[in-house]
Amino acid sequence: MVRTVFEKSDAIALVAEVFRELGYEGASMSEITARTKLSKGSLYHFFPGGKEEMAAEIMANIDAWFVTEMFKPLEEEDPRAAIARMWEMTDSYFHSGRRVCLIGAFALDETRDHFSAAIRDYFRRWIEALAGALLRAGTPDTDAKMLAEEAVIGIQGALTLARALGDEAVFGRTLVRLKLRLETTLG
Amino acid sequence: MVRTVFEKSDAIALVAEVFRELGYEGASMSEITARTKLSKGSLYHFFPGGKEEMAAEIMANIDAWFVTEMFKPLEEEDPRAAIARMWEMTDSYFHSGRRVCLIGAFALDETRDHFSAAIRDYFRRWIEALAGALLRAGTPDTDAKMLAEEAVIGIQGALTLARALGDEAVFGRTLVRLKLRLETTLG
DNA sequence: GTCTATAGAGTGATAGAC
DNA sequence: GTCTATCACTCTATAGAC
Repeated sequence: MVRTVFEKSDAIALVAEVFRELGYEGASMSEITARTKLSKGSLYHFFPGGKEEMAAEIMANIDAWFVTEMFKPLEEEDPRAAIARMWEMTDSYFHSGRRVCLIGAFALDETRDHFSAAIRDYFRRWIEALAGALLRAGTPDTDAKMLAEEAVIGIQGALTLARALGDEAVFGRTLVRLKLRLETTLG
Repeated sequence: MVRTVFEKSDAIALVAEVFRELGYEGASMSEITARTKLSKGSLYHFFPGGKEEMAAEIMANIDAWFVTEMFKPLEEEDPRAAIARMWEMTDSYFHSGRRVCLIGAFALDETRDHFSAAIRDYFRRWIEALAGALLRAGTPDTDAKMLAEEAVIGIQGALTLARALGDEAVFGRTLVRLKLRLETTLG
């Protein structure tokens, strides 16, 4: 018997990718075991609450990553540098449009009902962190919130359209366009 | 036994709403029968191919609606009037942000693999029809395609964010913003 | 009676939980 | 692996239109 030892953090990352590809309902336990090579025993050891706990932990993990890598820098560091970094991280995190936003996908169907608070908080914090950075960088008060919302909407819409058209280039050029739009308000 | 008579068009509309709320995988046949009040007998009478045929017919039905109500007017009628009408239809079709885009939601998970051609054609035609109308209305050639893509991206992103935040107002103000942006290029 | 559309129990397969 | 619930789907009986 070949036995592979996994860390819980590996399990979270592996299962997350399955949810991203198949959606919450579409990801059956057998597909998860098949694609991750994790046994049912391992999965229920890491996630005693089953599928729902997996999704909750994955979302918390994604949220923590965004908080550390994007939201806190936007809130606390040099705003222009943090905003520039946000665009780079967004492009690499979503694999230039090849990877969907799990939290955005969960927001669209009834999965939302199980995780509504986490979904809402993630998007709210992204918009507020970006709006705050824009303000500190000199964007007029009236525009900052609107521009931040527009940026997050654009990212989500571009991910949807890139998948729908099977054309990841949509994502890259949308990021460029959104980035330029923010920069024009910084003067 | 109480027997209710349905039309197939009613069945399509009722089942579509269940898919919109639960997603393709999330919509089990028992949920579909419970929510639509259509018996399995009726459903398999209308859709001998089961769930997959339901989804295919629903998407064809949505596509036909958009072609008649939005794409053909954009392609053939007065471009400014057709564009104005597009914004009104978009707002009413998506119930001012309370209703998600079924085709956009299908694009995000593995459901896409079953219906990729229909999904791609729907979005491609929307963008091309809008870009054509913008061109005829005086938008510079270089901008028209990009602006049309931006509009469709904005609509999809706003639907996602409105659901995620539980705040439908996001959708309305995004439509206003997108509409104004197109209008500035018309001179 | 004939025929079509509907109701809903019943089927084997497979889900998620453990 | 084992368990039960639920899955997509089938099938028989029959209601109602003619």
